[in-house]
Amino acid sequence: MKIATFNINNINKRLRNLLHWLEREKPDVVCLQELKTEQHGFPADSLRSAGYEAVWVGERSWNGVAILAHEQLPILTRSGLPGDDHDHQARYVEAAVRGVLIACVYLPNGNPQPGPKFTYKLGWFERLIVHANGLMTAGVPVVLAGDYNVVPTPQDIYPTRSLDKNALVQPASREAFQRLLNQGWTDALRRMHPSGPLWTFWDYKFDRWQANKGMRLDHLLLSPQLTDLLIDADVDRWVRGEDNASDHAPAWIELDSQCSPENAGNARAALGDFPSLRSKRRLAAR
DNA sequence: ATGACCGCTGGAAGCGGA
Repeated sequence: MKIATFNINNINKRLRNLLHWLEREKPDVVCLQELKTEQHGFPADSLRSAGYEAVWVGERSWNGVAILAHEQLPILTRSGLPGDDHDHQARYVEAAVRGVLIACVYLPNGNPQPGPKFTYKLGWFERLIVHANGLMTAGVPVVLAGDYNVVPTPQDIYPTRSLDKNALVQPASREAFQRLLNQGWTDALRRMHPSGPLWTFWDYKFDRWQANKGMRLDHLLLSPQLTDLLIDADVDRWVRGEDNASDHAPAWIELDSQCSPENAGNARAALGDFPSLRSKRRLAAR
């Protein structure tokens, strides 16, 4: 079961890029960020023609998140991050696919720093940490995938001092990411590639792609039930080199066949103690 | 590095992104 995350940077502007990647790499599940379309503008029909069903949360102009699943309808479990009824930015969607709970996150960028945007970023992160702790405690297989807008360590960015004040590399941002990991999540890309560059983003400016000066901002975090099933993980760098590319490339993981369609029953059994999912599945089955 | 990008809104420049 291949699960990917991709900041698409406008799904309609880059629909051809997205469809080309889906056709070539055939991920089973895809988390998308920065749709930059309202709810009714999501290209559900084009994706269905390509074999993907979807759940999504749109927003005019900015943000927007989606979960795609190949030949499966994701079972929506949440369309927003709990903890602040006044926050209406479309940055979180969660769904069950083939017995795995998929959380698609788009953390605020936080620049300029310091300032209200950085405060919002850190507050959003705290809400994510609280919610993720609940998912961890529930004991179900979970993947937290998305654009975290955090460079976790100095080895996750090309050598430079020019970004020392950037929100992406601040100690407070990194500390929050580490605190999330400390709940027991596994950073899947780093597990498979313990050292060296693993860029998922290259700035449009300053020929950063041509110079291969990037950073690692997109992460897939695994709950303990899934860590032993991890058999591969990487970044589809070729996508960044295409015409009309997003400034991010897709990052992905491959989980062992225990979570494949053929053996979905095993993973479903692991979801048995999660009442909200059980009831949603019953509803979906009617 | 006071940076040369890209897309959105609105219909010009300014904002957001990272």
